[in-house]
Amino acid sequence: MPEILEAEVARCLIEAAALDRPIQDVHAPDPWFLKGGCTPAAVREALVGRRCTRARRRGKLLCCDTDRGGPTLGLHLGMSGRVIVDGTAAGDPLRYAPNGEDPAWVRFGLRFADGGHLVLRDPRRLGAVRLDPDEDRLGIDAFSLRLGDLRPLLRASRAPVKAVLLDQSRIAGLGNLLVDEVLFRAGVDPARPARTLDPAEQRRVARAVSDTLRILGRRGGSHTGDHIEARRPGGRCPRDGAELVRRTIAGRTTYACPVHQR
DNA sequence: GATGACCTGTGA
DNA sequence: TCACAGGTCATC
Repeated sequence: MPEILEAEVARCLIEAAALDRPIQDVHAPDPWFLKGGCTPAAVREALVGRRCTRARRRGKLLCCDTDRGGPTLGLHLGMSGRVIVDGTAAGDPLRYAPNGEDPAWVRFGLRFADGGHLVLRDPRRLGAVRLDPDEDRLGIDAFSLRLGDLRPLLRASRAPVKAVLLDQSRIAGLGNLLVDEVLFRAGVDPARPARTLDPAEQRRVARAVSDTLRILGRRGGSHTGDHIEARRPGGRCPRDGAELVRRTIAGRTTYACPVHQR
C-alpha cells in the first residue's frame, strides 16, 4: 500500500508531468472522496483556470500548490490509490491492492487544456482529496528524521515503539509495512514500550529508518523489504530462520522475529 | 493511547 | 461466503 515511498514517487510524477498545465475541468464523480467539507462544484470552482505550480509532500500527503493565490490541492492515496498522469501510473504495482484499470476506480481527476489529465485511481476508496489540507497536523517527515528528533519522541511515550513510529502526528510517512521493516532491521521488538529503548537501540531505530527509506526507495517501494516475503503465517526470519510471530500491535497486523527482535 | 468503522477487492 | 488487508478518523 502506498506509504511515504509511493507518495514520493507520485510527487515526482506530478512534478515532472503535471505542472504549469492549465486546468480545464475537474472530474469528481465521487463526492464521498472529497473531504474537509468541499463539494465537486467547489473544487471545480477553485481549480478551473489555474495551474499547479509546485508538487510537495509531507509524509504520505501530496500537496499541489496552484497559481494566482489558488488553493493547495491535497491528495491522499489511502491504501490503494495511485496517481496517473496522461495514462502513465507512478511506481510499481501495489501489494494488497488491485492493479487493474476499471474506470469506476477513478475517484478524482484534472483535465488539462492540452487534453491530458491527472487522475487519482483508488479501488478501495480510502484515499481523499481536499483543498488546503492542514499540513501541520503531520509530524516531521520521515525522510528528514534524525536521531535528535526521534529520541525525545521515544522517551515521551509508554506506547509500543511501533505505535510511535506509525503516529503521523509525530512522524509522517511510515506505514505498517515500513515500520515492521524498520524494527526488523533495528532488531527491536515492536511491542517494546518506546521509553524503554536504550540509547543504542534508539540509534539503531533512527539508522534503520533512513537505511530502509534509502534502500527500499531504490528498490522501488515499501513492498520491497527484506522482511516482506516472510510476512505471512509460518514465514521465517530471513536473518536467522526463526518462525516470525504474528501479533496485533497498535491495531495493526505485525510480524516480528522472536530471536533477534528484542 | 487503544479500538472499531470506513471501504472493497482478493483469496481461501 | 467470509476473513483479511490497511491509512485515517471518531469515539471511548
